[in-house]
Amino acid sequence: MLLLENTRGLDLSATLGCGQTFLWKPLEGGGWAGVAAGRAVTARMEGAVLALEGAKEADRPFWENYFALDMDYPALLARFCAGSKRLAACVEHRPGIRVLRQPFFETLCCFIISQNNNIPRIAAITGRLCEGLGEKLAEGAYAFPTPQVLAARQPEDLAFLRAGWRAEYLIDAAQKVASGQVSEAALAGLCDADARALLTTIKGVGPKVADCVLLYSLSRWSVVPMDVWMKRAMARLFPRGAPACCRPYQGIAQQFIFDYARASLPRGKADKKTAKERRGD
DNA sequence: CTCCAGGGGTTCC
DNA sequence: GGAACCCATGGA
Repeated sequence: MLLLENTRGLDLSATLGCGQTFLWKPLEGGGWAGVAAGRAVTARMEGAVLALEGAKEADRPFWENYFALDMDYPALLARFCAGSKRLAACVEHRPGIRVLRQPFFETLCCFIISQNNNIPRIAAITGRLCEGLGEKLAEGAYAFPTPQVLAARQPEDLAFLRAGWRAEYLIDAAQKVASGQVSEAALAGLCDADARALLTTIKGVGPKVADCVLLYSLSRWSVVPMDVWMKRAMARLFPRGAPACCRPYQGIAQQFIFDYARASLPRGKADKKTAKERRGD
């Protein structure tokens, strides 16, 4: 049992259930079972402490990074709120949502699978992917397959996924990652536009999937319009419609992102797309 | 039976 | 460049 105490207001269920990850399952009686980078754990909050059952002490830095516990979210959210009263109401409603730092390849594949798809089926497909090609970690717990394993498959080998046309996209992603053509390290050294361009060389990765990977894996806040994650997070948390205080998110998000991008990129001019999206749509 | 769900590729103009 | 259409699944 690994105890992470400095959680800074983390809302575990909102964070794991908002749709930024598809590799955690809620357990009856509370808690979540999940896998990341070959580590299978059960997570639950014990008061303000994040308890990870099955995690090794040596993996403390890994999980602290995964849950972004080093981020000063209260300060970040305060900055969000300073930009908009309406946004502040939304942040107040779910202040504990955190953007995870998920392993790169897993995140890439999950969001390829997510295209034109719905969350329950995304989770079902990723579950079959892990169980079918991933290393068995414990009873009922399987690691995400490695790029090498996935890269060696043919589309027809992945029929068991029932992922449709996405199977060939997964293989292309695996091959490009396995060959080093696309890597987290390379992305980290690129500006937002170039990182997007590199990711979209993968078949089945367009601007949306690329943005999701850059945010949910690499925590590249600057590259993603806020609504990409918050709008969906809200939709996930409130399937029948967000409370009134949350609705402005959809309208204000783009404005906010533009402001945030400008504030957080001193030398950098928010890119054209962000500005354009803010105006249009 | 039809619609569509957290896109993107291809093929037109 | 943008619009139309296709892609496989499975749930509503």
